[in-house]
Amino acid sequence: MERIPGVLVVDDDLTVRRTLGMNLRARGYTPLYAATGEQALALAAEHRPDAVLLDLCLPSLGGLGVLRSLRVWSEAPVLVVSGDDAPATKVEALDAGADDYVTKPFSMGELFARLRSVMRRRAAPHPPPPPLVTADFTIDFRAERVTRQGRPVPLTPRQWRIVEVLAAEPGALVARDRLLREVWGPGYGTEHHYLRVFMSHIRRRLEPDPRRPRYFVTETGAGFRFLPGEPPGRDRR
Amino acid sequence: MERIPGVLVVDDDLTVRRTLGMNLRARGYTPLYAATGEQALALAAEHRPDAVLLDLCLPSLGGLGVLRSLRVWSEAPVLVVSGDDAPATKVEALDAGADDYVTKPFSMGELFARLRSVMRRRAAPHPPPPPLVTADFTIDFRAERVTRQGRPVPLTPRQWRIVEVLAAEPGALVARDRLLREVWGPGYGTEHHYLRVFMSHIRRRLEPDPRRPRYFVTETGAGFRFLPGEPPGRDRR
DNA sequence: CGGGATCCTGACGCCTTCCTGACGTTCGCG
DNA sequence: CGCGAACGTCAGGAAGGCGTCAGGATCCCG
Repeated sequence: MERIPGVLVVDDDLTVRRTLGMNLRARGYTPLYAATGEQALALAAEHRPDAVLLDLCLPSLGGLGVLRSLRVWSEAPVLVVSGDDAPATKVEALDAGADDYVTKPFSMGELFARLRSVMRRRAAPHPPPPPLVTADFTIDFRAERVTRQGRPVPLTPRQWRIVEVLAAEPGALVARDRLLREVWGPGYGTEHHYLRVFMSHIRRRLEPDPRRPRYFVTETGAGFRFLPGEPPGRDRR
Repeated sequence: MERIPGVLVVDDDLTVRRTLGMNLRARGYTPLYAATGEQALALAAEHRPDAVLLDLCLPSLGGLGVLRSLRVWSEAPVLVVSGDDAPATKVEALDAGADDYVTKPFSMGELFARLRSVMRRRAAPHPPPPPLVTADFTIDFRAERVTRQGRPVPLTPRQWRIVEVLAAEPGALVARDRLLREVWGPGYGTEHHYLRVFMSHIRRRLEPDPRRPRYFVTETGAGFRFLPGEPPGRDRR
C-alpha cells in the first residue's frame, strides 16, 4: 500500500483553492481544502498531510497564527503563498517555521519545484526505516504492515499506527498521553482506555502468548514499550 | 563543543563574496569562499560546511554542475542565489537538489531568514542525554529504564523518577524536600518516610549489596546522593 | 438500503502501585 | 554504657490501573 501524499491547501479564495487543487491532483497529490485557519488546523490534525500550502491572508486567525499553532506539534513542510513580497513579511513567516515563501503571481512549475524541494528535505531525515524482524513477526515500515511467516497480519489503521509508533523506538518507553497524541491526534491525551482496548487487539494478533506479552509490554501508570527480541548480550551506547 | 556554523559562499564576483561574507560574519556564521566550481567542491569536501550559498553563473562547471556533484555525497543545505528569475531555471535548480532559490536583487534579511529556514531542518531534534553506565547497571534516560547485564530492571514510575532525578546530578546531594517535590510534585516536602521506603525498594533492585549501599547513599538528616562507579577520571566528549 | 469493518463506550474481575503503621537497627552523644 | 533520633525493612489495605468482553454508533461500499 503505497501512500499517496496529501497536501493541505489553505486559502480563503475558492478560485485559488480550485486552481491549486486541480494542479495538485494532476501531479499525483491528493489535495485537502481549508478556507479558514481553524478549519486548516482541524484538518491537519485529523489527516496529517505531507505538506501544507498556506495563504497568509486568512480571516481571524491569520496565516501566521495557523503556522505557529501548527508548529507546536507538527513538522510537516509548510510552503507559504502570499501576495505580500515585503522582506519583513517574508522574514517573519520563515522564522515562524515556514519552509519556503512564494509571492503571487507565481509559475506553477516553480511552485511545484519548491514543493518537491521542501518535501524531499522533510522526507530525508526519516527515510524508510529498515524492516524490524523479531522471532515471531516482521514490521515493514515501508509497506506499512506486519507479516508473520510471510503472510500479512491484518491490522486496522489505528492498530498499525500504534505498532508503528512503538516500534519506531525499540525499548523506549512511550508515555500514554504521547501515544494518544501521535495516533489519535493533538487534543487527545487522557483517553487511556482506548489504548487498553487496542493493545488487547494488537496482542491477540501478534503476541505468541497474549496473556503474557513479550513484545508489547505495559509500564503500569506510565505507558507502553516495544521490546524487540532480547539481544541479551550487549547494551548499546 | 559548540561548533560555529560554517557557510560556503560560491560566487565569481569578488564584491558579492565580500558583501555576503561580511553579513555572514556579522550574524555569527563563519564564511568560506570559492570563486569557481572546482574550488567550491574542493572546499566543501574538506571543510564540510553547514550550508552553501551558490551562484548559478559560474565559469566552466556552472552552478548546476556544482550542485549535482555536491549532491552525490553531501546533504548540506544549498541556497541558490541567481540573477535569473525564469521559472524554468528555478525548477531545474530546485530539482537538482537546491533547497531554495533567491533572485538578485534580494534583501539581506530575507536571504538570512531563508538560510535559517533551510538550516533549521538539519539541526538535531532532541539531543538525548547519554546513558549513564556503572559497573553494575546502565541508566538509559532516553528509553527511561535501567538495564542490568542487558536485561531491563523493572521499576515502578515513582522508583524510576527518583533514580532519574538523583542520577541527573551524579555525586550531588539532593535534599529530601527537593526530591519529594520533584517526584511527588509541589505541595510535598516533609514526607521523608516515603523516601525511605522507596529507596529501600530501589536498592534491592539495583545495589549489589542492598545492606551496604554503594550507588544510592543516604546523607543522614539531609538527603540522598547518587554515586556513579569509580571513575573520577574523566568523561569523554 | 443492507452488510461489514472499525472504532468508541461501559462494565467487571484481577492485579499492581502506593501509602501507612509497626518494629528492629544503626549511629551519635552525653 | 544508655538513650533517642533517624534510618531500613516488612506487611497490610485502599485506590486505581489494567485486560477483556460485549453492545452500540458510525462510516464506507456495493
